[in-house]
Amino acid sequence: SGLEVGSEKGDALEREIKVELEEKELWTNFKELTNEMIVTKTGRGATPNPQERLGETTRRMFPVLKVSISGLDPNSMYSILLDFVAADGNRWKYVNGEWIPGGKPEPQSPSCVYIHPQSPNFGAHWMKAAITFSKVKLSNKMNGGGQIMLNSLHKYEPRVHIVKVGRPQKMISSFSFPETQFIAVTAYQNEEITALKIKHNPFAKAFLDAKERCNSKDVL
Amino acid sequence: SGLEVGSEKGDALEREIKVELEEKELWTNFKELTNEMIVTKTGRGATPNPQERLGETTRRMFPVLKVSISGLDPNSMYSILLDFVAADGNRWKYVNGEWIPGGKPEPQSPSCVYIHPQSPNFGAHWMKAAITFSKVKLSNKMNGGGQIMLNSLHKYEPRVHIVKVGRPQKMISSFSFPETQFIAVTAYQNEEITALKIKHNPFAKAFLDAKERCNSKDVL
DNA sequence: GACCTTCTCACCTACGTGTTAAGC
DNA sequence: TCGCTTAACACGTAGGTGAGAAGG
Repeated sequence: SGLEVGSEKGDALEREIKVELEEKELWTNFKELTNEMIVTKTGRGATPNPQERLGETTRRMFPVLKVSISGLDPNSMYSILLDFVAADGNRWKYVNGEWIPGGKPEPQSPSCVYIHPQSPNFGAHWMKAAITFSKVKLSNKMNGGGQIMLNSLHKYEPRVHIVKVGRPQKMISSFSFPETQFIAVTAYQNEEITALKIKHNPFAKAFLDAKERCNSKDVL
Repeated sequence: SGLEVGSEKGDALEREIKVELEEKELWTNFKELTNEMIVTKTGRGATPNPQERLGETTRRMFPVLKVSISGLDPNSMYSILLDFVAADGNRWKYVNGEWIPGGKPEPQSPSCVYIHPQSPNFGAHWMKAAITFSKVKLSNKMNGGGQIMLNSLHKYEPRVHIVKVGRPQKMISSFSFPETQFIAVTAYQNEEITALKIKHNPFAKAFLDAKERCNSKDVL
Protein backbone atom coordinates (compact mmCIF):
# COMPACT_ATOMS: atom_id res chain seq x y z
CA SER A 1 0.00 0.00 0.00
CA GLY A 2 2.99 2.27 -0.36
CA LEU A 3 1.45 3.77 -3.49
CA GLU A 4 -1.38 5.26 -1.48
CA VAL A 5 -0.74 8.89 -0.59
CA GLY A 6 -2.98 10.62 1.88
CA SER A 7 -6.44 9.45 2.90
CA GLU A 8 -9.90 10.77 3.56
CA LYS A 9 -11.82 10.32 6.74
CA GLY A 10 -13.47 6.94 6.85
CA ASP A 11 -10.62 5.20 5.05
CA ALA A 12 -8.22 3.22 7.10
CA LEU A 13 -4.70 4.56 6.77
CA GLU A 14 -3.20 1.10 6.59
CA ARG A 15 -5.10 -2.07 5.93
CA GLU A 16 -3.61 -5.44 5.32
CA ILE A 17 -5.30 -6.89 2.27
CA LYS A 18 -5.27 -10.67 2.27
CA VAL A 19 -6.14 -12.93 -0.65
CA GLU A 20 -6.51 -16.63 0.08
CA LEU A 21 -6.77 -19.43 -2.48
CA GLU A 22 -9.84 -21.67 -2.17
CA GLU A 23 -9.84 -25.43 -2.83
CA LYS A 24 -6.13 -25.69 -2.12
CA GLU A 25 -6.30 -29.47 -1.73
CA LEU A 26 -7.68 -29.97 -5.24
CA TRP A 27 -5.10 -27.64 -6.74
CA THR A 28 -2.36 -29.47 -4.87
CA ASN A 29 -3.49 -32.79 -6.31
CA PHE A 30 -3.06 -31.36 -9.79
CA LYS A 31 0.20 -29.61 -9.00
CA GLU A 32 1.78 -32.86 -7.77
CA LEU A 33 1.27 -34.36 -11.24
CA THR A 34 2.31 -31.09 -12.97
CA ASN A 35 -0.93 -29.43 -13.96
CA GLU A 36 -1.92 -28.85 -17.59
CA MET A 37 -4.51 -26.48 -19.07
CA ILE A 38 -5.89 -26.78 -22.59
CA VAL A 39 -5.51 -23.76 -24.85
CA THR A 40 -7.34 -23.67 -28.16
CA LYS A 41 -7.39 -21.39 -31.16
CA THR A 42 -10.51 -19.31 -31.85
CA GLY A 43 -11.81 -22.32 -30.11
CA ARG A 44 -15.27 -23.26 -31.11
CA GLY A 45 -16.28 -26.50 -29.48
CA ALA A 46 -19.35 -28.31 -30.71
CA THR A 47 -20.89 -26.54 -33.69
CA PRO A 48 -23.70 -28.60 -35.26
CA ASN A 49 -23.92 -26.19 -38.16
CA PRO A 50 -20.45 -25.00 -39.22
CA GLN A 51 -22.03 -21.97 -40.87
CA GLU A 52 -23.01 -20.53 -37.53
CA ARG A 53 -19.92 -19.35 -35.73
CA LEU A 54 -21.72 -17.92 -32.76
CA GLY A 55 -20.43 -19.45 -29.57
CA GLU A 56 -16.71 -18.80 -29.41
CA THR A 57 -16.13 -21.61 -26.94
CA THR A 58 -12.50 -21.48 -26.00
CA ARG A 59 -11.46 -23.54 -23.02
CA ARG A 60 -11.97 -22.57 -19.42
CA MET A 61 -9.59 -23.39 -16.61
CA PHE A 62 -10.14 -26.45 -14.49
CA PRO A 63 -9.90 -26.32 -11.56
CA VAL A 64 -11.49 -22.88 -11.46
CA LEU A 65 -9.50 -20.21 -9.65
CA LYS A 66 -11.36 -19.07 -6.53
CA VAL A 67 -10.08 -16.67 -3.91
CA SER A 68 -11.43 -15.02 -0.79
CA ILE A 69 -10.38 -11.49 0.00
CA SER A 70 -10.24 -9.58 3.28
CA GLY A 71 -8.93 -6.24 4.43
CA LEU A 72 -10.58 -4.04 1.81
CA ASP A 73 -12.40 -0.85 2.71
CA PRO A 74 -16.05 -1.95 2.46
CA ASN A 75 -17.14 1.40 1.02
CA SER A 76 -14.38 1.89 -1.55
CA MET A 77 -14.62 0.66 -5.10
CA TYR A 78 -12.27 -1.97 -6.49
CA SER A 79 -11.77 -3.95 -9.67
CA ILE A 80 -10.36 -7.47 -9.51
CA LEU A 81 -8.05 -8.57 -12.32
CA LEU A 82 -6.43 -11.85 -13.29
CA ASP A 83 -3.37 -12.40 -15.41
CA PHE A 84 -0.78 -15.13 -15.94
CA VAL A 85 2.90 -14.77 -15.20
CA ALA A 86 5.48 -16.87 -17.02
CA ALA A 87 6.70 -19.09 -14.20
CA ASP A 88 10.13 -19.66 -15.73
CA GLY A 89 12.15 -19.05 -18.88
CA ASN A 90 11.63 -22.53 -20.32
CA ARG A 91 9.70 -24.28 -22.99
CA TRP A 92 8.63 -27.71 -21.71
CA LYS A 93 8.41 -31.17 -23.31
CA TYR A 94 6.63 -34.28 -22.10
CA VAL A 95 9.02 -37.17 -22.68
CA ASN A 96 8.68 -40.68 -21.27
CA GLY A 97 6.04 -39.64 -18.77
CA GLU A 98 7.98 -36.65 -17.53
CA TRP A 99 7.99 -32.91 -18.12
CA ILE A 100 11.49 -31.68 -18.97
CA PRO A 101 12.64 -28.21 -19.97
CA GLY A 102 13.83 -27.96 -23.55
CA GLY A 103 13.76 -25.87 -26.69
CA LYS A 104 13.82 -22.12 -27.03
CA PRO A 105 11.06 -20.34 -25.14
CA GLU A 106 8.81 -17.87 -26.93
CA PRO A 107 9.54 -14.25 -26.07
CA GLN A 108 7.33 -13.76 -23.02
CA SER A 109 5.30 -10.60 -22.96
CA PRO A 110 2.98 -10.38 -19.97
CA SER A 111 -0.40 -11.98 -20.63
CA CYS A 112 -3.50 -9.96 -21.31
CA VAL A 113 -5.58 -9.14 -18.29
CA TYR A 114 -8.96 -10.67 -17.49
CA ILE A 115 -11.23 -8.31 -15.61
CA HIS A 116 -13.56 -10.09 -13.22
CA PRO A 117 -17.05 -9.54 -14.63
CA GLN A 118 -18.38 -8.15 -11.36
CA SER A 119 -15.86 -5.28 -11.55
CA PRO A 120 -15.98 -2.58 -10.46
CA ASN A 121 -17.62 -3.15 -7.10
CA PHE A 122 -17.53 -2.24 -3.43
CA GLY A 123 -15.02 -3.76 -1.07
CA ALA A 124 -17.99 -5.15 0.86
CA HIS A 125 -19.12 -7.04 -2.24
CA TRP A 126 -15.74 -8.64 -2.87
CA MET A 127 -15.37 -9.69 0.76
CA LYS A 128 -18.83 -11.19 1.32
CA ALA A 129 -18.13 -14.39 -0.63
CA ALA A 130 -15.37 -16.20 -2.51
CA ILE A 131 -14.55 -14.72 -5.91
CA THR A 132 -14.72 -17.19 -8.78
CA PHE A 133 -12.95 -16.84 -12.10
CA SER A 134 -14.99 -19.53 -13.82
CA LYS A 135 -15.42 -17.68 -17.09
CA VAL A 136 -11.85 -16.82 -17.99
CA LYS A 137 -10.96 -18.41 -21.33
CA LEU A 138 -7.51 -19.50 -22.42
CA SER A 139 -6.32 -19.30 -26.01
CA ASN A 140 -3.11 -19.77 -27.97
CA LYS A 141 -4.01 -17.17 -30.58
CA MET A 142 -4.74 -13.53 -30.13
CA ASN A 143 -8.18 -12.77 -31.40
CA GLY A 144 -9.65 -9.72 -29.87
CA GLY A 145 -12.22 -11.51 -27.72
CA GLY A 146 -12.07 -11.52 -23.95
CA GLN A 147 -9.70 -14.44 -24.10
CA ILE A 148 -6.25 -14.71 -22.55
CA MET A 149 -3.45 -15.62 -24.94
CA LEU A 150 -0.84 -18.04 -23.58
CA ASN A 151 2.03 -19.84 -25.29
CA SER A 152 1.61 -23.57 -25.46
CA LEU A 153 4.18 -25.63 -23.59
CA HIS A 154 5.10 -22.77 -21.31
CA LYS A 155 4.51 -22.71 -17.57
CA TYR A 156 2.30 -20.06 -15.98
CA GLU A 157 1.25 -18.90 -12.55
CA PRO A 158 -2.11 -17.15 -12.16
CA ARG A 159 -1.97 -13.76 -10.44
CA VAL A 160 -4.78 -11.66 -8.98
CA HIS A 161 -4.69 -7.87 -8.88
CA ILE A 162 -6.82 -5.65 -6.69
CA VAL A 163 -7.18 -2.17 -8.13
CA LYS A 164 -8.76 0.68 -6.20
CA VAL A 165 -10.71 2.77 -8.67
CA GLY A 166 -12.35 6.14 -8.74
CA ARG A 167 -9.50 8.24 -7.53
CA PRO A 168 -6.44 9.71 -9.22
CA GLN A 169 -3.84 7.61 -7.41
CA LYS A 170 -4.64 3.97 -8.13
CA MET A 171 -3.49 1.54 -5.51
CA ILE A 172 -2.74 -1.92 -6.88
CA SER A 173 -2.05 -5.04 -4.82
CA SER A 174 -1.03 -8.30 -6.51
CA PHE A 175 -1.11 -11.89 -5.29
CA SER A 176 -0.09 -15.11 -6.97
CA PHE A 177 -0.59 -18.74 -6.08
CA PRO A 178 2.17 -21.32 -6.68
CA GLU A 179 -0.31 -24.16 -6.15
CA THR A 180 -2.11 -23.11 -9.33
CA GLN A 181 0.87 -23.28 -11.69
CA PHE A 182 0.23 -25.16 -14.92
CA ILE A 183 1.70 -25.83 -18.33
CA ALA A 184 -0.42 -24.64 -21.27
CA VAL A 185 -1.02 -27.48 -23.77
CA THR A 186 -3.06 -28.00 -26.90
CA ALA A 187 -3.76 -31.60 -25.85
CA TYR A 188 -3.24 -33.32 -22.52
CA GLN A 189 0.13 -35.06 -22.22
CA ASN A 190 -0.12 -36.82 -18.85
CA GLU A 191 -3.06 -39.19 -18.75
CA GLU A 192 -3.16 -38.95 -14.94
CA ILE A 193 -4.03 -35.27 -15.40
CA THR A 194 -6.78 -36.25 -17.82
CA ALA A 195 -8.18 -38.74 -15.31
CA LEU A 196 -8.13 -36.16 -12.50
CA LYS A 197 -9.93 -33.61 -14.68
CA ILE A 198 -12.59 -36.14 -15.62
CA LYS A 199 -13.00 -37.13 -11.99
CA HIS A 200 -13.71 -33.61 -10.75
CA ASN A 201 -15.12 -31.57 -13.66
CA PRO A 202 -18.90 -32.02 -14.01
CA PHE A 203 -18.73 -31.11 -17.70
CA ALA A 204 -16.62 -34.20 -18.34
CA LYS A 205 -19.24 -36.47 -16.78
CA ALA A 206 -19.73 -38.34 -20.05
CA PHE A 207 -16.23 -39.81 -19.74
CA LEU A 208 -16.62 -40.59 -16.06
CA ASP A 209 -19.73 -42.60 -16.89
CA ALA A 210 -17.87 -44.42 -19.68
CA LYS A 211 -15.13 -45.39 -17.25
CA GLU A 212 -17.67 -46.65 -14.71
CA ARG A 213 -19.33 -48.78 -17.36
CA CYS A 214 -15.95 -50.36 -18.10
CA ASN A 215 -15.34 -51.02 -14.42
CA SER A 216 -18.69 -52.72 -13.90
CA LYS A 217 -18.04 -54.88 -16.96
CA ASP A 218 -14.81 -56.04 -15.35
CA VAL A 219 -16.76 -57.08 -12.28
CA LEU A 220 -19.31 -59.08 -14.26
CA SER B 1 -31.48 16.28 -11.24
CA GLY B 2 -33.03 18.56 -8.64
CA LEU B 3 -31.84 16.28 -5.87
CA GLU B 4 -28.24 16.97 -6.71
CA VAL B 5 -26.75 19.73 -4.57
CA GLY B 6 -23.40 21.18 -5.49
CA SER B 7 -20.90 19.58 -7.83
CA GLU B 8 -17.20 18.98 -8.10
CA LYS B 9 -15.00 20.02 -10.94
CA GLY B 10 -15.26 17.59 -13.82
CA ASP B 11 -18.95 16.93 -13.22
CA ALA B 12 -21.42 18.65 -15.48
CA LEU B 13 -23.76 20.86 -13.55
CA GLU B 14 -26.77 19.87 -15.58
CA ARG B 15 -26.99 16.91 -17.90
CA GLU B 16 -30.06 15.59 -19.56
CA ILE B 17 -30.15 11.86 -19.00
CA LYS B 18 -32.06 10.05 -21.72
CA VAL B 19 -33.22 6.44 -21.66
CA GLU B 20 -34.55 4.98 -24.87
CA LEU B 21 -36.39 1.68 -25.28
CA GLU B 22 -34.89 -0.76 -27.79
CA GLU B 23 -36.93 -3.05 -30.08
CA LYS B 24 -39.92 -0.77 -29.89
CA GLU B 25 -41.56 -2.40 -32.87
CA LEU B 26 -41.58 -5.85 -31.28
CA TRP B 27 -42.93 -4.47 -28.02
CA THR B 28 -45.64 -2.62 -29.92
CA ASN B 29 -46.73 -5.82 -31.63
CA PHE B 30 -47.26 -7.40 -28.23
CA LYS B 31 -48.89 -4.32 -26.72
CA GLU B 32 -51.49 -4.18 -29.51
CA LEU B 33 -52.71 -7.63 -28.46
CA THR B 34 -52.38 -6.76 -24.73
CA ASN B 35 -49.14 -8.33 -23.63
CA GLU B 36 -48.96 -11.14 -21.07
CA MET B 37 -46.02 -12.39 -18.99
CA ILE B 38 -45.95 -15.75 -17.23
CA VAL B 39 -45.32 -15.72 -13.49
CA THR B 40 -44.61 -18.98 -11.70
CA LYS B 41 -44.16 -20.05 -8.10
CA THR B 42 -40.72 -21.19 -6.95
CA GLY B 43 -40.72 -22.12 -10.53
CA ARG B 44 -38.61 -25.05 -11.41
CA GLY B 45 -38.84 -25.90 -15.07
CA ALA B 46 -37.68 -29.25 -16.37
CA THR B 47 -36.24 -31.39 -13.58
CA PRO B 48 -35.26 -34.85 -14.84
CA ASN B 49 -34.63 -36.03 -11.29
CA PRO B 50 -37.26 -34.61 -8.93
CA GLN B 51 -34.89 -35.17 -6.00
CA GLU B 52 -32.54 -32.49 -7.25
CA ARG B 53 -34.16 -29.11 -6.82
CA LEU B 54 -31.18 -27.14 -7.96
CA GLY B 55 -32.09 -24.81 -10.78
CA GLU B 56 -34.80 -22.48 -9.52
CA THR B 57 -35.99 -21.63 -13.01
CA THR B 58 -38.69 -19.05 -12.69
CA ARG B 59 -39.81 -17.36 -15.88
CA ARG B 60 -37.97 -14.59 -17.67
CA MET B 61 -39.62 -11.77 -19.54
CA PHE B 62 -40.15 -12.02 -23.25
CA PRO B 63 -39.54 -9.74 -25.02
CA VAL B 64 -36.48 -8.82 -22.99
CA LEU B 65 -36.33 -5.23 -21.78
CA LYS B 66 -33.43 -3.40 -23.43
CA VAL B 67 -32.62 0.27 -23.12
CA SER B 68 -29.91 2.61 -24.28
CA ILE B 69 -28.81 5.43 -22.02
CA SER B 70 -27.14 8.75 -22.76
CA GLY B 71 -26.27 11.85 -20.80
CA LEU B 72 -24.47 10.21 -17.89
CA ASP B 73 -21.14 11.47 -16.60
CA PRO B 74 -18.71 8.89 -18.08
CA ASN B 75 -16.51 8.94 -15.00
CA SER B 76 -19.20 8.75 -12.31
CA MET B 77 -20.52 5.49 -10.93
CA TYR B 78 -24.14 4.42 -11.35
CA SER B 79 -26.34 1.45 -10.59
CA ILE B 80 -29.23 0.58 -12.91
CA LEU B 81 -32.41 -0.76 -11.32
CA LEU B 82 -35.64 -2.22 -12.66
CA ASP B 83 -39.00 -2.42 -10.96
CA PHE B 84 -42.63 -2.79 -11.98
CA VAL B 85 -45.32 -0.21 -11.35
CA ALA B 86 -48.97 -1.20 -11.07
CA ALA B 87 -50.35 0.36 -14.25
CA ASP B 88 -53.86 0.77 -12.87
CA GLY B 89 -56.02 -0.17 -9.89
CA ASN B 90 -57.72 -3.09 -11.57
CA ARG B 91 -57.69 -6.85 -11.55
CA TRP B 92 -58.18 -8.13 -15.11
CA LYS B 93 -60.15 -11.03 -16.61
CA TYR B 94 -59.92 -12.58 -20.05
CA VAL B 95 -63.49 -13.14 -21.21
CA ASN B 96 -64.60 -13.98 -24.74
CA GLY B 97 -61.25 -13.06 -26.26
CA GLU B 98 -61.02 -9.76 -24.44
CA TRP B 99 -59.34 -8.40 -21.34
CA ILE B 100 -61.81 -6.62 -19.09
CA PRO B 101 -61.31 -5.07 -15.65
CA GLY B 102 -63.11 -6.86 -12.87
CA GLY B 103 -62.81 -8.15 -9.33
CA LYS B 104 -61.05 -6.58 -6.40
CA PRO B 105 -57.39 -5.77 -6.98
CA GLU B 106 -54.76 -7.00 -4.54
CA PRO B 107 -53.33 -4.28 -2.34
CA GLN B 108 -50.48 -3.01 -4.50
CA SER B 109 -47.20 -2.51 -2.74
CA PRO B 110 -44.41 -1.46 -5.07
CA SER B 111 -42.58 -4.43 -6.57
CA CYS B 112 -39.17 -5.51 -5.39
CA VAL B 113 -36.26 -4.03 -7.26
CA TYR B 114 -34.03 -5.92 -9.67
CA ILE B 115 -30.48 -4.62 -9.72
CA HIS B 116 -28.84 -4.96 -13.11
CA PRO B 117 -26.02 -7.49 -12.60
CA GLN B 118 -23.39 -5.15 -14.07
CA SER B 119 -24.10 -2.63 -11.29
CA PRO B 120 -22.38 -0.60 -10.08
CA ASN B 121 -20.47 0.70 -13.08
CA PHE B 122 -19.15 3.80 -14.79
CA GLY B 123 -21.39 6.04 -16.86
CA ALA B 124 -19.14 5.22 -19.81
CA HIS B 125 -19.94 1.53 -19.40
CA TRP B 126 -23.69 2.02 -19.33
CA MET B 127 -23.60 4.28 -22.39
CA LYS B 128 -21.34 2.21 -24.63
CA ALA B 129 -23.99 -0.38 -25.50
CA ALA B 130 -27.66 -1.19 -24.92
CA ILE B 131 -28.46 -2.48 -21.45
CA THR B 132 -30.28 -5.81 -21.38
CA PHE B 133 -32.43 -7.11 -18.53
CA SER B 134 -32.52 -10.67 -19.83
CA LYS B 135 -32.09 -12.35 -16.46
CA VAL B 136 -34.84 -10.74 -14.43
CA LYS B 137 -37.23 -13.42 -13.17
CA LEU B 138 -40.92 -12.94 -12.45
CA SER B 139 -42.74 -14.80 -9.70
CA ASN B 140 -46.14 -14.80 -8.02
CA LYS B 141 -44.77 -15.86 -4.64
CA MET B 142 -42.21 -14.20 -2.48
CA ASN B 143 -39.32 -16.52 -1.93
CA GLY B 144 -36.18 -14.72 -1.07
CA GLY B 145 -34.38 -15.32 -4.34
CA GLY B 146 -33.55 -12.54 -6.76
CA GLN B 147 -37.03 -12.81 -8.23
CA ILE B 148 -39.60 -10.08 -8.63
CA MET B 149 -42.99 -10.80 -7.09
CA LEU B 150 -46.02 -9.66 -9.11
CA ASN B 151 -49.73 -10.28 -8.63
CA SER B 152 -51.28 -12.43 -11.31
CA LEU B 153 -53.97 -10.76 -13.42
CA HIS B 154 -52.71 -7.30 -12.63
CA LYS B 155 -51.22 -4.91 -15.16
CA TYR B 156 -47.67 -3.62 -14.80
CA GLU B 157 -45.32 -1.15 -16.44
CA PRO B 158 -41.56 -1.74 -16.22
CA ARG B 159 -39.57 1.19 -14.88
CA VAL B 160 -35.81 1.79 -14.97
CA HIS B 161 -33.97 3.74 -12.29
CA ILE B 162 -30.53 5.28 -12.61
CA VAL B 163 -28.87 5.75 -9.25
CA LYS B 164 -25.65 7.68 -8.83
CA VAL B 165 -23.60 5.92 -6.17
CA GLY B 166 -20.56 6.67 -4.10
CA ARG B 167 -21.57 10.01 -2.69
CA PRO B 168 -23.80 11.05 0.17
CA GLN B 169 -26.51 12.71 -1.89
CA LYS B 170 -27.90 10.03 -4.21
CA MET B 171 -29.40 11.28 -7.42
CA ILE B 172 -32.10 9.03 -8.85
CA SER B 173 -33.71 9.34 -12.27
CA SER B 174 -36.61 7.09 -13.29
CA PHE B 175 -38.02 6.20 -16.69
CA SER B 176 -40.90 3.96 -17.68
CA PHE B 177 -42.07 2.61 -21.01
CA PRO B 178 -45.79 2.34 -21.82
CA GLU B 179 -45.01 0.07 -24.79
CA THR B 180 -43.81 -2.59 -22.36
CA GLN B 181 -46.97 -2.83 -20.25
CA PHE B 182 -48.22 -6.37 -19.65
CA ILE B 183 -50.64 -8.37 -17.57
CA ALA B 184 -49.05 -10.98 -15.28
CA VAL B 185 -50.62 -14.42 -15.83
CA THR B 186 -50.01 -17.97 -14.64
CA ALA B 187 -50.95 -19.30 -18.09
CA TYR B 188 -51.40 -17.50 -21.39
CA GLN B 189 -54.96 -16.39 -22.06
CA ASN B 190 -54.77 -14.95 -25.57
CA GLU B 191 -53.50 -17.51 -28.04
CA GLU B 192 -52.30 -14.75 -30.35
CA ILE B 193 -49.87 -13.76 -27.61
CA THR B 194 -48.71 -17.37 -27.37
CA ALA B 195 -48.16 -17.48 -31.13
CA LEU B 196 -46.17 -14.23 -31.09
CA LYS B 197 -43.98 -15.47 -28.24
CA ILE B 198 -43.29 -18.73 -30.07
CA LYS B 199 -42.50 -16.83 -33.24
CA HIS B 200 -39.84 -14.63 -31.67
CA ASN B 201 -38.41 -16.45 -28.65
CA PRO B 202 -35.61 -18.86 -29.62
CA PHE B 203 -36.23 -20.97 -26.50
CA ALA B 204 -39.71 -21.81 -27.83
CA LYS B 205 -38.27 -23.15 -31.10
CA ALA B 206 -39.71 -26.61 -30.45
CA PHE B 207 -43.24 -25.27 -30.88
CA LEU B 208 -42.34 -23.22 -33.92
CA ASP B 209 -41.02 -26.39 -35.57
CA ALA B 210 -44.20 -28.27 -34.65
CA LYS B 211 -46.31 -25.58 -36.24
CA GLU B 212 -44.21 -25.64 -39.41
CA ARG B 213 -44.60 -29.40 -39.66
CA CYS B 214 -48.39 -28.94 -39.50
CA ASN B 215 -48.31 -26.26 -42.18
CA SER B 216 -46.29 -28.38 -44.59
CA LYS B 217 -48.76 -31.22 -44.05
CA ASP B 218 -51.56 -28.89 -45.13
CA VAL B 219 -49.66 -28.13 -48.31
CA LEU B 220 -49.17 -31.79 -49.18
C1' DG C 1 -68.98 -26.06 -13.99
C1' DA C 2 -65.80 -22.05 -14.47
C1' DC C 3 -61.61 -20.01 -13.39
C1' DC C 4 -57.14 -19.97 -12.04
C1' DT C 5 -52.81 -22.27 -10.46
C1' DT C 6 -49.42 -25.91 -10.20
C1' DC C 7 -46.73 -29.65 -11.81
C1' DT C 8 -44.45 -32.66 -15.13
C1' DC C 9 -42.97 -33.16 -19.64
C1' DA C 10 -40.70 -33.15 -24.36
C1' DC C 11 -38.02 -30.22 -26.84
C1' DC C 12 -35.31 -26.67 -27.55
C1' DT C 13 -30.88 -23.14 -26.83
C1' DA C 14 -26.28 -22.64 -25.36
C1' DC C 15 -22.09 -24.34 -24.37
C1' DG C 16 -18.22 -27.03 -21.57
C1' DT C 17 -15.83 -31.87 -21.83
C1' DG C 18 -12.25 -35.26 -23.56
C1' DT C 19 -11.83 -38.24 -27.79
C1' DT C 20 -10.25 -39.19 -32.14
C1' DA C 21 -8.54 -38.63 -36.64
C1' DA C 22 -6.62 -35.63 -39.71
C1' DG C 23 -3.33 -31.92 -40.67
C1' DC C 24 1.30 -29.81 -40.78
C1' DT D 1 8.72 -40.27 -38.32
C1' DC D 2 7.82 -37.51 -34.65
C1' DG D 3 5.84 -33.70 -32.15
C1' DC D 4 2.44 -30.63 -31.87
C1' DT D 5 -2.01 -28.46 -33.42
C1' DT D 6 -6.57 -28.34 -35.39
C1' DA D 7 -11.34 -29.62 -36.34
C1' DA D 8 -15.46 -32.58 -35.99
C1' DC D 9 -17.73 -35.23 -32.75
C1' DA D 10 -20.66 -37.55 -29.04
C1' DC D 11 -22.12 -36.66 -24.70
C1' DG D 12 -22.63 -34.28 -20.83
C1' DT D 13 -24.31 -29.74 -17.79
C1' DA D 14 -27.49 -26.00 -17.24
C1' DG D 15 -31.57 -24.04 -18.01
C1' DG D 16 -35.53 -21.51 -20.85
C1' DT D 17 -40.12 -22.81 -23.72
C1' DG D 18 -45.29 -23.78 -24.10
C1' DA D 19 -48.34 -27.96 -23.75
C1' DG D 20 -51.37 -30.48 -21.20
C1' DA D 21 -53.02 -32.90 -17.24
C1' DA D 22 -54.08 -32.46 -12.54
C1' DG D 23 -55.45 -29.60 -8.54
C1' DG D 24 -58.06 -26.32 -5.92
